[in-house]
Amino acid sequence: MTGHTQRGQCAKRMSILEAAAEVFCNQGFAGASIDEIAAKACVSRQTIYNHYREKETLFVAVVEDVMNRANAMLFSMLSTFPDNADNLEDDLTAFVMRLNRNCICNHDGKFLRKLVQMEGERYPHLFESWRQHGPGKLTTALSALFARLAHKGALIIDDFDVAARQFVALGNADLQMTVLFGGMPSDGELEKAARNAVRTFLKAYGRPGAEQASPPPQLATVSG
Amino acid sequence: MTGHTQRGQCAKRMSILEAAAEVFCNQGFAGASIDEIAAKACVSRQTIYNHYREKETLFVAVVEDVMNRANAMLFSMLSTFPDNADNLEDDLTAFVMRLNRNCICNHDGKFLRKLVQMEGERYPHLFESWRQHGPGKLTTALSALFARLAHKGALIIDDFDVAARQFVALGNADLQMTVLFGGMPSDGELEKAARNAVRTFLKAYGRPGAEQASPPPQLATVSG
DNA sequence: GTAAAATTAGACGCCATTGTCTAAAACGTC
DNA sequence: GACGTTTTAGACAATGGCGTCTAATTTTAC
Repeated sequence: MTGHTQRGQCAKRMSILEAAAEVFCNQGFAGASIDEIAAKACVSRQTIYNHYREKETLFVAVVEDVMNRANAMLFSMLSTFPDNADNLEDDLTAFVMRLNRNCICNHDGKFLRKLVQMEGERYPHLFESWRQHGPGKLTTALSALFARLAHKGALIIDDFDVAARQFVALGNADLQMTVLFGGMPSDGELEKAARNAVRTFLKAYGRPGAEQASPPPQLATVSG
Repeated sequence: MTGHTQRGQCAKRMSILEAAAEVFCNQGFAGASIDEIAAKACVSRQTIYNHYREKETLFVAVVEDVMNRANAMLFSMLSTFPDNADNLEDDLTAFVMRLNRNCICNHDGKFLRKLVQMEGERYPHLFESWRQHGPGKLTTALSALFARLAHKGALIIDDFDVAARQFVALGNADLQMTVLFGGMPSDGELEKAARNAVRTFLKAYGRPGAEQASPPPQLATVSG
């Protein structure tokens, strides 16, 4: 606790948090066993109780940790918006692909949605925090982006917030089942889903006569 | 067990199933206590073990029961499709409203989604069954509907399955948070969400020049 | 009214888990 | 190499839930 030992503790702490996240996510709070977490973390049970007073403390620490990572990821995501409207369809498609890959379908994203749904009633602030920092920030940023693009004349939108929510919904339309239960979709699935979403979005909100009949360029390698 | 007594058992069974559904949904399988279920059902614990061999048996019975109700509701829902394209926007809006009210935001719908996400890994057939009988049947029926409407020239769609998934996604776009955690949205919210969804859907897939500029008619009373 | 079936309350054994405690071992630092 | 800290393995009591059993009571069928 003197500061010198924090690096040593850090490895254990992260190991515990990682294992606990997995067990909590699979078994829920009630079903998760401290012994199982300790075993998965290759750590003695006492060490867990040493770092976190009780099961509840560990749980909120896990949620906080995952939420911090997810927030950072979303933040870095939102700083890569397309700003010029030259290749709007391709840019939006690439954005949807990365959003789905790095925020929706990834480990942390699924963990948070599952946890929020499982334990949201028991921890209301967990739900609120997730909603504000996750979907809230995303739709706010998208709304601002669409306002800029509409101002430039690249999109025709009456309600930016509605358009933002619909954009997100369309982006997930083809992945609902994969997101709910499966693992990470393949690159092909991700691209197809993004293309379908953006195409429909632009048919609804794009400037008429701006449809791009260009052949689909190489997008499959966009990963980060 | 002789058949004569089934009516008497029926009341207890339903009471148990109802209480168990609530407790399982709130606490998850591991966190649910038989005693709590018995208390909520105003039934002795032994009666539960009399009807259902063990906790697991009760759980699958609960899921089966809710799923049967939800399937029946969806089936009755799918038999009320708009068939003529005269008032397509209003008809689709009314359909989305009823779908959201009776299948998505209602008690059974939220129960199933929550249970599937909580216990889907432990009971893979639960997830599969829900997927096929719920979202699967819905998108299949919508796809067929859109094919008919496209054949009539009322819609212009290249991929009916994609359009069906997008239609469902748009229908939920404004309700994601409510659906995930809150209760039943108000009539106003339901109508606004449905209007937004159908308007965007028709902007993307509607016959050009068929936009209805008519003032919104009375739809708020459509309930069942 | 009577007999059979169902329900109840409560006690019980069993097991898993939580959280504490202790003594030994490993680790890092000087 | 010595010392303080951290970690470990295991024992431990306490708790709570599951599933069983029994004896009494209620409901149902005829």
